[in-house]
Amino acid sequence: MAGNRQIRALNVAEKPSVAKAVSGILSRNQARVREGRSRYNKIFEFDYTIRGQPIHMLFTSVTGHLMELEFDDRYRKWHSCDPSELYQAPVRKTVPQDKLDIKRTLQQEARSCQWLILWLDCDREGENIAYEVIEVCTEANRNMNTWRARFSALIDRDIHEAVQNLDRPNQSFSEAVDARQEIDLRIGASFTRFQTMLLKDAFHFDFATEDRNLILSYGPCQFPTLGFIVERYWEIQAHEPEEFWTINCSHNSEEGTANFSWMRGHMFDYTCAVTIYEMCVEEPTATVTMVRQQEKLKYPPYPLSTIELEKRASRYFRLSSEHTMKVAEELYQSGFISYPRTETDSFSARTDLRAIAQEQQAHPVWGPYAQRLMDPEADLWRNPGNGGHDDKAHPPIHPTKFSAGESGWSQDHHKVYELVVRHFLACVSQPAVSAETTVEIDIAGELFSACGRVILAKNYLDVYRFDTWGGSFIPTYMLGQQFAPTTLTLDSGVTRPPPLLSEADLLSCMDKAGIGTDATMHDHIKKLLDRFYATKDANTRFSPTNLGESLVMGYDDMGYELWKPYLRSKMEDDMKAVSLGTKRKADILASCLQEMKACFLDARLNKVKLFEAMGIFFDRTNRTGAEEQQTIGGVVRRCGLCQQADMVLRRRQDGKFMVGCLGYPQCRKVVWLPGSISEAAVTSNTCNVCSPGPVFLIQFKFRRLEIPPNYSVDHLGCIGGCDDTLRQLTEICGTGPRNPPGTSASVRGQAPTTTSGRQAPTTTSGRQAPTTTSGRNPASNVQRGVCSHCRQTGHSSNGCPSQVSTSGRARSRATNHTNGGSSVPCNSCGEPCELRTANTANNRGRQFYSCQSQECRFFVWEDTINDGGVGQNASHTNARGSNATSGRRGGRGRGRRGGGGGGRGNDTTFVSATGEPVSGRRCFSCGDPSHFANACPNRGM
DNA sequence: GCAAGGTC
Repeated sequence: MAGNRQIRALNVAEKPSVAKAVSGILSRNQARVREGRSRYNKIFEFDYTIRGQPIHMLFTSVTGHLMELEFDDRYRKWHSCDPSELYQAPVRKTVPQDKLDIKRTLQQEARSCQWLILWLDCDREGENIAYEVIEVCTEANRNMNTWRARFSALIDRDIHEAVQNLDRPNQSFSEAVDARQEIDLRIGASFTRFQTMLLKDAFHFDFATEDRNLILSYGPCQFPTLGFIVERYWEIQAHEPEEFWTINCSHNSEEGTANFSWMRGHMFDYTCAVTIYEMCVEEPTATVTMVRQQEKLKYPPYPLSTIELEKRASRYFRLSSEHTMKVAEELYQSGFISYPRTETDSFSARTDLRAIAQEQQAHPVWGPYAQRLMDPEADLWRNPGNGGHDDKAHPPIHPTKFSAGESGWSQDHHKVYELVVRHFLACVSQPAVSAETTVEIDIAGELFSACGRVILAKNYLDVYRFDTWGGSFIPTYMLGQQFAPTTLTLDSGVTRPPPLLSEADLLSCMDKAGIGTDATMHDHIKKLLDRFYATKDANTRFSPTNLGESLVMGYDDMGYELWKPYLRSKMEDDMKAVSLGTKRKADILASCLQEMKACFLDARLNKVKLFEAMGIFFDRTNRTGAEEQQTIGGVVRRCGLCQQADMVLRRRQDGKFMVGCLGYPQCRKVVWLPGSISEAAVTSNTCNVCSPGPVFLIQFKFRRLEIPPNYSVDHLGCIGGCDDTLRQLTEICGTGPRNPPGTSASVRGQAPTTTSGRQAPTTTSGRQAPTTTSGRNPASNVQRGVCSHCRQTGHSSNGCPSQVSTSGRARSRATNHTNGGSSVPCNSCGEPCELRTANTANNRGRQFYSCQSQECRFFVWEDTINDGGVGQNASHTNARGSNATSGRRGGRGRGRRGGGGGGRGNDTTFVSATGEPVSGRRCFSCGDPSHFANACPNRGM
C-alpha cells in the first residue's frame, strides 16, 4: 500500500497491448496485474520514480475511442426530421453501452489518484481519445493533474524518456478530430437518409436483399472509393481500340537470337510507319551503334506498412484487404507479429533487427536463409531502407515470435505470417544484382535496341519468392559490327483499355487521395460490397454494380463531385490547419457545413437526376417516398399524431400545398391548405394560442382571382386550429389548385377527404389516402388517364412502350446484349443489330442500335426509330455523338486507311501479323513491285 | 437503419 504522501497516478493507454508493454518496461516486468470491469482492459500496478518523486502507478487502457458522436434523441429516428436539419441538429458525445465497463473502471480508479497520465497514440485520434479519457476521469475526480506521455516506439529508452518529460495534452489536435467527426456524421447521415428514403422504394432493384432494410449510404470515404471504381469502369467503356504499328527486327547468330525493338515505340499513322519501314527494307544492313554493359540493382521492398501488407496479400494470395486485416489481427493478438495497423515503413535505429532475424533461423523453409543472413561472411545483411513514413506510434509490421506454423492456423494465417517474415528478411538483405547489356543498332537511320540480363546475385530474391527478376539472353555484339537482319517486320497492334481496378490498385488510389486511414481503408472497400455498390471478381478486380454506377452518375449529372476525393482532401487540409492552430475549429465547421448544406439542398432540388440515372438501370415502382414531395419550408410543428416527427410545409408535384408529417408513410397526418395559395413560407413567428407549441406561422400569398374580394392576398396564418381565415378559405376554395384549361378534373383528381372541401385545417385525424390501394383512390385515375412514365395518353405506365424497354435497357448497358424482341436490322448487311446504351456526357443512358459487324458502320438512336430517324442518323452520328465517318467505331487505323488520301495497295504486302519475315518488295501505294511508295509516281495524288 | 475513427 502506498504511503499517505505518495502520489498515485492513473496511466491510460489506447489499447491493452500498450498498457501491458509500457508497464512491463517501466516496472521491469515487476508489475502486478488485476482485473478491471472490462475483461480486455487489465490494470497493472507498480512503483516508479518520476524526476525523483516516487509514484504509485496504476496502468490501464481503453480500446480506441471511448465515446461516440450522435444526434440528440429528438433527431435519431430517420423520419424525425427533415434530413437538411441534420446540419444544425444538436449532437453530443456519449460513451456507448459496450464501453461503459471501461468508463466505470476509469472512474473508479481515478477517485484514488491525483495524477492522470495519458499514453494514447501520438496522432490526432490519440489526442482526441485523451480528451475523452480526461472527461470521464475528471467527472469522478475534479482535481486530477493531467499529463501527456509522448512516445514514438514501445522501446525502453523512448518510454523512460516519455515519462520523465511529461507534457500537456494538445487541444488543437483533439479539436481537429472533433470537427472531422461532426462533419462526417452530419454529411453522412443527411445524405444517407435522403438517398435511401428517396430511392429505395421507388425502383425494383434486381439484386436480392434478404434484408428488407436496404440502405443507400453516403459517406465521405465510401463514395470517393466507389468513384475510383466507376471512373475506371467508364474509362474502359469509353475506350476505342486504336491500331498502331511498330517495326521489329531479329538477328540469329551462332550464339543465339537477339530481338531488337524499335526505339520509336509505335506509330498510329500507318502511312508514316510504312514509309519508314520501306526505307529500312530498302537498306536493311544493321550497324551496331552502341554496346553498354551495366550493373543493375533490384532493391528489396521497404519495411511493411499496413497498406503494403494489404496490397501484397491481395496480389500474392488474392486475399481481400478486409480478410488480411482480420488474419493479421489474430496473429497480432496471439503474439506472432507486431501491431498490424501502422503507417510506418522505416525501422527505428534502436530496433534490434538482428534479434528478429535470428529467431527465424529454425524455420524449415526460410531458416537456412536467415542463417546465411546472420553469417558475416555471406555479406547478405543490409540495414533496411526508409520508406519515409512514420506514424510515431508503431514500428513496421514484423515477426515478433517464431513459428513454423501453429495447429490452429488456417492456410491464410500461414500465408500472412510467411509474408510478414519473408518481407522482413528481404528488407534486411542486400539487393539483387545483375549485369545488363544493351545493344543499339541503326538500320537506314532508324534506331533499334535489344537488352540482355544476367543475374549475378539473387540476394533478397532468394527469400522473397513473390518478387521476380527475369534474365534474358543476348548474343555478343561489337561496336561498329554490321549484319543483315534475319527478320524485319512491320507489325500491327491495337491499344487496349486499362484493366478494372484491382484491390491493390484501389488501395493505392485511396492512399494517394488520403481516403481513409491504414486502419479503415479495408472497411470502406468492404462497405461498397455490402451495400451492393460494387462487386469483386476472382481476380480481385472491382466493377460497379448498376446501383453504384447510377448513384455516381446521378450526382455526376448534377455537376457535383461528391463522388470524387476532393471533398475529403479539402477536409483533411482543414483538419491539419486546425491541429496546427492556423484555423479555428468553429470556423472550419461553420464553413464546411454551410457549404455541404447548400450542396445537400441543391442535390435535393436536382433529385430528378438521380431518378433519371436509376431509371436507366431499374424499373420504377409506383410507390413514392415522402422525399418526392417538395419540402418548401421548415418545420411547422411537432406531429400530434405520431408524436415522433415534425410536420413540414410541402408542395406536391400537382401544386397542392400541405403540412405533412415527416414520418410519412408510417404516419399519414396531413393538413391540406387552400387551393388558392400561390406562395407559402414558414416564418419564425409562433402562434401564442395553439398548443402544444411551438406552432410556426406561415406566410401565405393567395391568388386574387380565386378568393373573395373581402380577403387579403397576404395572410400570416396558423395551421394549429385557431385561424378562421384559413379555415374559411379552405371551405371556399377547396384544397386543390385550379386545373389549367383542357386538363380534366379526373386527371388531376383530388383526394376523397378533400374534394368536398369539408376538411378543415384543424382536422386532427387528417389521414392521407393511400396512393396505391383501391380504385377509390384518385391517384389511379391519373394512372389510367396519362402514363406516368412517358406522359402520353392512351396507355398506362404498365403498358408504356418506353417503360417496357427499361429493363432491357438496364441489362444492355451492363452486358450489351441484343434485345431480341424488337431488334432493328442493319441497313447494310441485314443482320439484327445490337441494342446498346451510350455513355457520353451528352447522351448517357440513351440507347442505340448498331451493327455487330465492325465493317458496317450502321447506327441509329433507339428513340428516333419511330420518327423515321434510321436513315437520317445512321450516316452521320454515332453513339458517342461524333461523326461516324471518322471511323471511330471501326478503329482509327481502319478509318484512316479506308478514307486516307494516299490510297493503298495490299495491306498485307509488308505486314506480317504473325511475325514472319516480310514477304516482298512492292509499293504500298499502287502495289507495283517495281518501286516503293516513296518513289511511286502516284504519290501525292 | 446513417459517417469515420479508434480497437477487442
